[in-house]
Amino acid sequence: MRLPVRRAMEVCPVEVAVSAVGGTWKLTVIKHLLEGPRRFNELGRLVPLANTKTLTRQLRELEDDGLVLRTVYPEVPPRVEYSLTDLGRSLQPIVEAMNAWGKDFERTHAD
Amino acid sequence: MRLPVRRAMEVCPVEVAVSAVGGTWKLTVIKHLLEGPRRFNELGRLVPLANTKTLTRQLRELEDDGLVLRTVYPEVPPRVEYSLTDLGRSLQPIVEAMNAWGKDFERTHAD
DNA sequence: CAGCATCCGCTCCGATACTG
DNA sequence: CAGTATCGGAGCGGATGCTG
Repeated sequence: MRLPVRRAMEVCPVEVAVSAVGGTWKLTVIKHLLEGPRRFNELGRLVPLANTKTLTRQLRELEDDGLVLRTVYPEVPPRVEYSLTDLGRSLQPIVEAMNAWGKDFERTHAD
Repeated sequence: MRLPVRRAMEVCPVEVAVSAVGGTWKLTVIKHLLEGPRRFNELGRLVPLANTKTLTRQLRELEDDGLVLRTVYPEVPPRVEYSLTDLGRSLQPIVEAMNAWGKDFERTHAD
């Protein structure tokens, strides 16, 4: 995955968005960050199935794409906070649409 | 990838939606199917970067997930039409949100 | 605490060639 | 036309252990 944005543009705007938020856990992380800044292990607890390596990479990609801001506080023990940029916050409609669809799916396809 | 829906439910509704539409090209295919039924090669032309193998699998997964209906017409040459189910059509808000975001990204990050 | 390093299996994806 | 078969490579994702 992870189609370069430039190529995604040639295909469809939808794919541009997919290339930005398509990674595993990315949208869930963004959903939590919409509530406010979160620390690394805090996000790890909020997304229980993601291990540190995966979570780290997703966060780096989000950072590289300008959706997430990483702030390091030079303390001991170290503290790192992740927050959304304006561009990241602009994903809110997508997150809400997907959250609503997922909820509805759970309701209608309930066990 | 391709987290089972059951596990996705344990994490977040957002991940449920991701597990359904997270594959490459899937959302673009759905976007085109929102316009009406399309044949296999027709979709191939609409999503130029997808090869037949990948396109086939994505369509099969969408079919298995109940989002897409596959209709075979017993003719020569063969004709197969793909269309959206009600559940598939319910993805429209997601497609539109992502399409809008992608367009906006292209506009503000224009070359 | 917030990660990076390493190993490793697996899935995914692309290219090519072939079939009913 | 609408796929399937096969091969191959890349990258994701998990487990574990280590570091400033």
